[in-house]
Amino acid sequence: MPELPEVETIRIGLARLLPGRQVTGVTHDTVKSFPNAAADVDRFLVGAKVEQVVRRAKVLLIELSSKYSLVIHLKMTGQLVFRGEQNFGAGHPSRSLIGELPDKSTRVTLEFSGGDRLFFNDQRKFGWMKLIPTAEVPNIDFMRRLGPEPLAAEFTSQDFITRLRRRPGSNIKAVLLDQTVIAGVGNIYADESLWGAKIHPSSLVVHVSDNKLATLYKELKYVLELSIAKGGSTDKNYVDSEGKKGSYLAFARVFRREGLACPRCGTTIIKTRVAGRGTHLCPHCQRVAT
DNA sequence: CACTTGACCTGTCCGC
DNA sequence: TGCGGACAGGTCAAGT
Repeated sequence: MPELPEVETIRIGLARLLPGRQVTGVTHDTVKSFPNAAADVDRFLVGAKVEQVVRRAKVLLIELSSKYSLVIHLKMTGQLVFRGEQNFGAGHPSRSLIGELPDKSTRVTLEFSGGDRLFFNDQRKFGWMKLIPTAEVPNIDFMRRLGPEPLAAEFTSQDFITRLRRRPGSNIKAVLLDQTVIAGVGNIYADESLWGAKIHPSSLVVHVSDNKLATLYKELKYVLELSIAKGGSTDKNYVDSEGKKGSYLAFARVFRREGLACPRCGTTIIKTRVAGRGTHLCPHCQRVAT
């Protein structure tokens, strides 16, 4: 569920809440949610202080004073929700859309000095959390294979075009979703940016002009930045570090808008299947390139 | 090799 | 109202 803007929204929240706090305890349910917990938790997590919270692609990194980092991937239904004085003061005990925590989808609970807690919830159990030496994080397979950050200042339109052109025979949506090509794009922002650039998601990259790809580069950055400004997209599960929904979907042009009018031409938006994923598009604005 | 499909889980929604 | 099947925003292994 969480793509780049959702993970970035969580990061912004946690970066306000966590640095300086000391971890005093950890509980976790399955080995799967926290595969290497047993080995290192006592030495490198409990007792450590949070230094900073960083995002790379859809991965969140909580860097600790022990020189280890918690590396967290939320996959489809993961949530990281903080409960403590700081976001529940002043007689407003629950602005959160989630109820009491922990609940039945809580996989890991981090406890901080003072009793504040961070909950890693994950209904579908696809997500994971690992404790890894900070210096080694960039070298783990998943991180090493990631493509560039689309919002990085040094990531140019030409870089974008060059990387997409390496996959001429794939449909363009599959390439946008490939994390080794560009990091952080998921289903929502793939559909939204392709609509913005008037490109049909099934178009093979080889059939899409450089001009269109340059437009796609701009549209992709636009939707990612807009979504971060709106606190991300909440369809079902996504909430930020305080348990609050994001509002990007109120601004979406095609995603989850099948049956409604295209905001550009009025044609009815359809939902179909491309690259094995539910795909939303305007059949008038977005024609398959040949 | 490049590319596509199924599996991983749980919950929900839709049609019969 | 009950039940089976399809589907859900991500990623990887296995398949063509």
